[in-house]
Amino acid sequence: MEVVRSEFVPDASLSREEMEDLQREIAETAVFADDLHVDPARICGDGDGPATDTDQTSLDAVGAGERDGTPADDPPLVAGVDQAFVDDHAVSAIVLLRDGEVVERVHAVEPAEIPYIPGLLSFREGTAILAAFDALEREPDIALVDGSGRIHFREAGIATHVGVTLDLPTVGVAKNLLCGTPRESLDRKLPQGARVAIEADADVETAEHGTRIGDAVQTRQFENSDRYVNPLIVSPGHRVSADTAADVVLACAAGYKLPEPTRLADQYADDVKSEVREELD
DNA sequence: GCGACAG
DNA sequence: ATCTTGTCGC
Repeated sequence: MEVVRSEFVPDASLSREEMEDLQREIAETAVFADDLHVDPARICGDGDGPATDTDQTSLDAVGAGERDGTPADDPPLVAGVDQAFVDDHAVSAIVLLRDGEVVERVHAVEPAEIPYIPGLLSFREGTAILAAFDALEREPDIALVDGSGRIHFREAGIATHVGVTLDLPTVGVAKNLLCGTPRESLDRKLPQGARVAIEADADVETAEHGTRIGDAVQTRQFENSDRYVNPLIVSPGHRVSADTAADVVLACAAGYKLPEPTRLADQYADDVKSEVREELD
Protein backbone atom coordinates (compact mmCIF):
# COMPACT_ATOMS: atom_id res chain seq x y z
CA MET A 1 0.00 0.00 0.00
CA GLU A 2 1.07 3.59 -0.53
CA VAL A 3 1.63 6.83 1.31
CA VAL A 4 -1.34 9.17 1.40
CA ARG A 5 0.14 12.08 3.34
CA SER A 6 3.51 12.57 1.66
CA GLU A 7 4.16 15.72 3.70
CA PHE A 8 4.43 13.49 6.78
CA VAL A 9 6.91 10.96 5.42
CA PRO A 10 9.69 10.86 8.05
CA ASP A 11 12.79 12.76 6.94
CA ALA A 12 15.89 12.03 8.99
CA SER A 13 17.66 15.12 7.66
CA LEU A 14 15.31 17.48 9.48
CA SER A 15 16.54 19.32 12.55
CA ARG A 16 15.28 18.17 15.89
CA GLU A 17 12.99 21.17 16.12
CA GLU A 18 11.56 20.49 12.66
CA MET A 19 10.91 16.88 13.61
CA GLU A 20 9.03 17.99 16.69
CA ASP A 21 7.00 20.53 14.71
CA LEU A 22 6.09 17.83 12.21
CA GLN A 23 4.94 15.62 15.08
CA ARG A 24 2.63 18.35 16.34
CA GLU A 25 1.09 18.58 12.87
CA ILE A 26 0.73 14.82 12.71
CA ALA A 27 -0.99 14.79 16.10
CA GLU A 28 -3.47 17.41 14.91
CA THR A 29 -4.27 15.30 11.87
CA ALA A 30 -4.49 12.06 13.82
CA VAL A 31 -7.90 10.68 14.78
CA PHE A 32 -7.97 9.10 18.23
CA ALA A 33 -11.49 7.78 17.77
CA ASP A 34 -12.91 4.78 15.94
CA ASP A 35 -12.93 5.23 12.18
CA LEU A 36 -12.43 1.68 11.00
CA HIS A 37 -14.43 -1.32 9.91
CA VAL A 38 -12.95 -3.87 12.26
CA ASP A 39 -14.93 -5.66 14.91
CA PRO A 40 -12.38 -6.82 17.52
CA ALA A 41 -14.56 -9.79 18.30
CA ARG A 42 -14.13 -11.10 14.77
CA ILE A 43 -10.36 -11.23 15.05
CA CYS A 44 -9.25 -14.74 15.85
CA GLY A 45 -5.96 -14.66 17.68
CA ASP A 46 -6.22 -17.81 19.73
CA GLY A 47 -3.91 -19.66 17.44
CA ASP A 48 -6.42 -22.43 16.83
CA GLY A 49 -6.74 -21.70 13.16
CA PRO A 50 -9.84 -20.37 11.40
CA ALA A 51 -12.71 -19.27 13.57
CA THR A 52 -15.67 -21.59 13.86
CA ASP A 53 -19.25 -20.43 13.52
CA THR A 54 -19.58 -20.15 17.26
CA ASP A 55 -16.67 -17.74 17.30
CA GLN A 56 -18.61 -15.31 15.16
CA THR A 57 -21.62 -14.57 17.26
CA SER A 58 -20.71 -10.98 18.02
CA LEU A 59 -22.52 -7.85 16.96
CA ASP A 60 -20.80 -5.37 14.69
CA ALA A 61 -20.27 -2.90 17.48
CA VAL A 62 -18.11 -0.61 15.36
CA GLY A 63 -19.89 -1.05 12.08
CA ALA A 64 -17.94 -4.01 10.76
CA GLY A 65 -18.44 -4.66 7.09
CA GLU A 66 -20.63 -1.69 6.43
CA ARG A 67 -18.21 -0.11 3.99
CA ASP A 68 -17.52 -0.95 0.40
CA GLY A 69 -14.51 -3.03 -0.46
CA THR A 70 -14.45 -5.40 2.46
CA PRO A 71 -16.85 -8.31 2.47
CA ALA A 72 -18.85 -8.28 5.68
CA ASP A 73 -18.34 -12.00 6.10
CA ASP A 74 -14.56 -11.91 5.87
CA PRO A 75 -12.54 -11.67 9.12
CA PRO A 76 -10.36 -8.53 9.20
CA LEU A 77 -6.79 -8.41 7.91
CA VAL A 78 -4.54 -7.53 10.85
CA ALA A 79 -0.91 -6.56 10.30
CA GLY A 80 1.92 -6.82 12.81
CA VAL A 81 4.95 -4.53 12.35
CA ASP A 82 8.32 -4.87 14.04
CA GLN A 83 11.92 -3.74 13.54
CA ALA A 84 15.35 -5.21 14.10
CA PHE A 85 18.78 -3.70 13.49
CA VAL A 86 21.98 -4.92 11.87
CA ASP A 87 24.83 -2.47 12.13
CA ASP A 88 23.47 0.77 10.69
CA HIS A 89 20.54 -0.81 8.93
CA ALA A 90 16.94 -1.07 10.03
CA VAL A 91 14.97 -4.18 9.11
CA SER A 92 11.21 -3.75 9.07
CA ALA A 93 9.02 -6.84 8.98
CA ILE A 94 5.28 -6.99 8.43
CA VAL A 95 3.16 -10.09 8.88
CA LEU A 96 -0.47 -10.00 7.76
CA LEU A 97 -2.98 -12.28 9.44
CA ARG A 98 -6.59 -13.16 8.75
CA ASP A 99 -8.47 -15.30 11.21
CA GLY A 100 -5.23 -16.19 12.97
CA GLU A 101 -3.47 -17.37 9.83
CA VAL A 102 -0.58 -15.71 7.98
CA VAL A 103 -1.67 -14.56 4.52
CA GLU A 104 1.25 -12.31 3.60
CA ARG A 105 4.73 -11.43 4.83
CA VAL A 106 7.08 -8.71 3.60
CA HIS A 107 10.18 -6.91 4.81
CA ALA A 108 12.46 -4.03 3.88
CA VAL A 109 15.98 -3.01 4.82
CA GLU A 110 16.95 0.66 4.94
CA PRO A 111 19.92 2.49 6.39
CA ALA A 112 19.23 3.93 9.84
CA GLU A 113 20.13 7.60 9.36
CA ILE A 114 19.93 8.80 12.93
CA PRO A 115 20.47 7.27 16.38
CA TYR A 116 17.67 6.37 18.73
CA ILE A 117 16.33 9.45 20.46
CA PRO A 118 13.40 9.06 22.87
CA GLY A 119 10.43 10.77 21.25
CA LEU A 120 11.87 10.68 17.74
CA LEU A 121 11.81 6.95 17.09
CA SER A 122 9.80 7.22 13.87
CA PHE A 123 12.54 9.26 12.22
CA ARG A 124 14.94 6.37 12.79
CA GLU A 125 12.66 3.48 11.82
CA GLY A 126 9.97 5.13 9.71
CA THR A 127 11.65 4.85 6.32
CA ALA A 128 12.07 1.09 6.63
CA ILE A 129 8.49 0.65 7.82
CA LEU A 130 7.03 2.62 4.92
CA ALA A 131 9.22 0.68 2.47
CA ALA A 132 7.85 -2.57 3.88
CA PHE A 133 4.26 -1.30 3.62
CA ASP A 134 4.97 -0.34 0.02
CA ALA A 135 5.84 -3.97 -0.66
CA LEU A 136 2.68 -5.23 1.00
CA GLU A 137 0.21 -6.40 -1.66
CA ARG A 138 -2.94 -6.25 0.39
CA GLU A 139 -4.27 -3.42 2.48
CA PRO A 140 -4.65 -4.29 6.18
CA ASP A 141 -7.83 -3.34 8.02
CA ILE A 142 -5.62 -2.39 10.95
CA ALA A 143 -1.94 -2.59 11.92
CA LEU A 144 -0.30 -3.21 15.29
CA VAL A 145 2.98 -1.31 15.42
CA ASP A 146 5.64 -1.97 18.04
CA GLY A 147 6.16 1.23 19.96
CA SER A 148 3.91 4.00 21.18
CA GLY A 149 1.06 5.77 19.47
CA ARG A 150 -0.71 8.52 21.36
CA ILE A 151 1.35 7.83 24.47
CA HIS A 152 4.05 10.26 23.40
CA PHE A 153 5.33 13.72 24.39
CA ARG A 154 3.53 15.27 21.41
CA GLU A 155 0.93 12.53 20.94
CA ALA A 156 2.72 11.40 17.77
CA GLY A 157 4.54 8.16 18.49
CA ILE A 158 5.67 5.85 15.71
CA ALA A 159 2.27 4.11 15.44
CA THR A 160 0.57 7.47 14.98
CA HIS A 161 3.19 8.72 12.52
CA VAL A 162 2.87 5.61 10.34
CA GLY A 163 -0.92 5.51 10.63
CA VAL A 164 -1.44 9.13 9.63
CA THR A 165 1.09 8.97 6.78
CA LEU A 166 -0.68 5.92 5.30
CA ASP A 167 -4.11 6.95 6.63
CA LEU A 168 -4.32 3.45 8.05
CA PRO A 169 -5.92 2.46 11.38
CA THR A 170 -3.01 1.67 13.72
CA VAL A 171 -2.41 0.68 17.33
CA GLY A 172 0.79 1.24 19.27
CA VAL A 173 2.03 -1.77 21.25
CA ALA A 174 4.97 -1.03 23.55
CA LYS A 175 6.70 -3.04 26.25
CA ASN A 176 7.57 0.02 28.30
CA LEU A 177 5.91 3.28 29.22
CA LEU A 178 7.39 6.33 27.50
CA CYS A 179 5.38 8.96 29.36
CA GLY A 180 2.04 9.50 31.04
CA THR A 181 0.81 8.28 34.42
CA PRO A 182 -1.00 5.00 35.12
CA ARG A 183 -4.29 5.58 36.95
CA GLU A 184 -3.18 2.91 39.41
CA SER A 185 0.14 1.25 40.13
CA LEU A 186 1.44 -1.18 37.54
CA ASP A 187 3.90 -2.54 40.06
CA ARG A 188 1.66 -5.39 41.09
CA LYS A 189 0.18 -8.53 39.62
CA LEU A 190 -2.70 -7.64 37.32
CA PRO A 191 -5.14 -10.36 36.18
CA GLN A 192 -5.15 -11.44 32.55
CA GLY A 193 -7.42 -9.17 30.53
CA ALA A 194 -6.98 -6.22 32.93
CA ARG A 195 -6.61 -2.66 31.63
CA VAL A 196 -5.25 0.33 33.51
CA ALA A 197 -5.74 3.74 31.96
CA ILE A 198 -2.67 5.85 31.20
CA GLU A 199 -3.34 9.57 31.62
CA ALA A 200 -1.54 12.54 30.14
CA ASP A 201 0.70 14.32 32.64
CA ALA A 202 3.09 17.27 32.38
CA ASP A 203 5.32 15.29 29.99
CA VAL A 204 2.58 15.19 27.38
CA GLU A 205 2.73 18.76 26.17
CA THR A 206 -0.11 18.60 23.65
CA ALA A 207 -2.83 17.00 25.77
CA GLU A 208 -4.87 18.27 28.65
CA HIS A 209 -3.66 16.87 31.94
CA GLY A 210 -5.66 13.76 32.83
CA THR A 211 -6.61 12.85 29.27
CA ARG A 212 -6.66 9.09 28.79
CA ILE A 213 -4.02 8.49 26.11
CA GLY A 214 -3.85 4.70 26.30
CA ASP A 215 -3.82 1.72 28.62
CA ALA A 216 -1.61 -0.85 30.25
CA VAL A 217 -3.07 -4.15 28.98
CA GLN A 218 -2.49 -7.53 30.58
CA THR A 219 -2.48 -9.99 27.68
CA ARG A 220 -0.99 -12.80 29.70
CA GLN A 221 -0.49 -13.67 33.36
CA PHE A 222 0.76 -16.54 35.46
CA GLU A 223 -1.83 -18.29 37.57
CA ASN A 224 -0.03 -20.41 40.14
CA SER A 225 3.11 -18.43 40.70
CA ASP A 226 4.46 -15.60 42.75
CA ARG A 227 6.07 -14.20 39.64
CA TYR A 228 4.15 -11.95 37.30
CA VAL A 229 4.19 -10.69 33.74
CA ASN A 230 4.35 -6.95 33.13
CA PRO A 231 1.51 -5.48 31.08
CA LEU A 232 1.89 -4.16 27.52
CA ILE A 233 1.46 -0.44 26.96
CA VAL A 234 -1.23 0.04 24.32
CA SER A 235 -2.29 3.30 22.72
CA PRO A 236 -4.27 4.57 19.73
CA GLY A 237 -2.15 5.17 16.64
CA HIS A 238 -4.69 6.56 14.18
CA ARG A 239 -8.44 6.11 13.61
CA VAL A 240 -8.76 3.97 16.74
CA SER A 241 -10.03 4.80 20.24
CA ALA A 242 -8.21 3.72 23.39
CA ASP A 243 -10.96 1.20 24.13
CA THR A 244 -10.78 -0.37 20.69
CA ALA A 245 -6.98 -0.39 20.74
CA ALA A 246 -7.07 -2.48 23.92
CA ASP A 247 -9.88 -4.66 22.53
CA VAL A 248 -7.87 -5.45 19.40
CA VAL A 249 -4.70 -6.31 21.32
CA LEU A 250 -6.57 -8.63 23.67
CA ALA A 251 -8.39 -10.20 20.72
CA CYS A 252 -5.02 -10.93 19.08
CA ALA A 253 -3.55 -12.49 22.22
CA ALA A 254 -2.87 -16.20 21.86
CA GLY A 255 -1.16 -17.33 25.01
CA TYR A 256 1.83 -15.04 24.74
CA LYS A 257 2.53 -11.58 26.08
CA LEU A 258 2.75 -10.13 22.58
CA PRO A 259 -0.32 -10.24 20.34
CA GLU A 260 0.15 -12.70 17.44
CA PRO A 261 0.69 -10.18 14.61
CA THR A 262 3.44 -8.43 16.56
CA ARG A 263 4.95 -11.67 17.86
CA LEU A 264 5.17 -13.18 14.37
CA ALA A 265 6.58 -9.97 12.91
CA ASP A 266 9.17 -10.05 15.68
CA GLN A 267 10.19 -13.60 14.74
CA TYR A 268 10.28 -12.77 11.05
CA ALA A 269 12.40 -9.67 11.68
CA ASP A 270 14.90 -11.86 13.52
CA ASP A 271 15.07 -14.28 10.58
CA VAL A 272 15.62 -11.46 8.11
CA LYS A 273 18.24 -9.99 10.40
CA SER A 274 20.26 -13.21 10.30
CA GLU A 275 20.16 -13.25 6.51
CA VAL A 276 21.11 -9.61 6.19
CA ARG A 277 23.92 -10.09 8.69
CA GLU A 278 25.74 -12.32 6.17
CA GLU A 279 25.27 -10.06 3.18
CA LEU A 280 27.36 -7.54 5.06
CA ASP A 281 30.50 -9.50 4.18
C1' DG B 1 22.75 20.63 37.43
C1' DC B 2 19.43 16.43 37.92
C1' DG B 3 16.00 13.42 36.26
C1' DA B 4 13.81 10.69 32.43
C1' DC B 5 12.74 8.73 28.28
C1' DA B 6 9.19 3.59 23.00
C1' DG B 7 13.02 0.84 20.12
C1' DA C 1 17.27 -2.30 19.92
C1' DT C 2 21.75 -5.35 20.68
C1' DC C 3 25.56 -8.43 23.09
C1' DT C 4 24.50 -13.66 25.35
C1' DT C 5 24.35 -19.47 28.93
C1' DG C 6 22.24 -21.32 31.76
C1' DT C 7 18.40 -21.87 34.45
C1' DC C 8 13.96 -21.75 37.08
C1' DG C 9 9.09 -22.90 36.45
C1' DC C 10 4.64 -24.31 34.28
